[in-house]
Amino acid sequence: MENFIYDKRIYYHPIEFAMVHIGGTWKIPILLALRNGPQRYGELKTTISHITDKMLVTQLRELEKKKMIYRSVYRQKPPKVTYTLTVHGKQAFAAIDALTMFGNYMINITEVIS
Amino acid sequence: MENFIYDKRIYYHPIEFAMVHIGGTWKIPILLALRNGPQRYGELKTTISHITDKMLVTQLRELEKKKMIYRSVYRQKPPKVTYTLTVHGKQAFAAIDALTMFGNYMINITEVIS
DNA sequence: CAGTATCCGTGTTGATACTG
DNA sequence: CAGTATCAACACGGATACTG
Repeated sequence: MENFIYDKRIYYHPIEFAMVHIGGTWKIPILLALRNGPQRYGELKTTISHITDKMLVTQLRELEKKKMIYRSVYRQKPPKVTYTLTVHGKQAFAAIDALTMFGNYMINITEVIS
Repeated sequence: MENFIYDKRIYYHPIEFAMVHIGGTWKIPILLALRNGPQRYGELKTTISHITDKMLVTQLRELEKKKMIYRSVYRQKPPKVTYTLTVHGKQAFAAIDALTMFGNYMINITEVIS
């Protein structure tokens, strides 16, 4: 392996491919919000307090396209939509947890204002 | 904790802080290149074949500033400079390895051209 | 409630050329 | 050998307003 192409882009390391799925500012917060079970769109907005609609929708669509989450629509009034982790999405947590631990380590050895 | 300030920026999750240290296109490849011991500038350029001088220097300086690596200058002609992982840099590998495993998992379940 | 639609700033990366 | 310097492109994210 090592060097492959996906969706017209070249990747040099598996990590680059991992980052396509959980990288960016919002994907990990969204996955973490869904960790304890499905959430509605509005609940996600509350949980991730500082996200805008545009960013939330964009990232949800990307996560869905990459099969990290799935979207369930309940045809009722008012509408209800929930988002749930797939098995692939759950696979990300080992990496997410390791990143969290490393982040905490760096916070502890750094001058940080809380 | 949860929500803190560093260098005039606000962070909402430890992972954001982790990504400041190992995020971007080049920091992880550099750290991996140094995993088996110090490397000279030129060796790094060979190991990470597709990196430009500008990117290599920029990322090396940032990693140095964040105490992930250190720079040793040998005053001789022609000049020799080596880069070595610090203890903090080595701490990143748990997360890097977890990311690699997740990346490989996603590659395996995805249509990828090798 | 759960989104769309636009417009725009700005940071990150890249290409290329040059140097103590 | 180990870098600097400049200029440019482009993706990412943010602000704001609107809607089935």
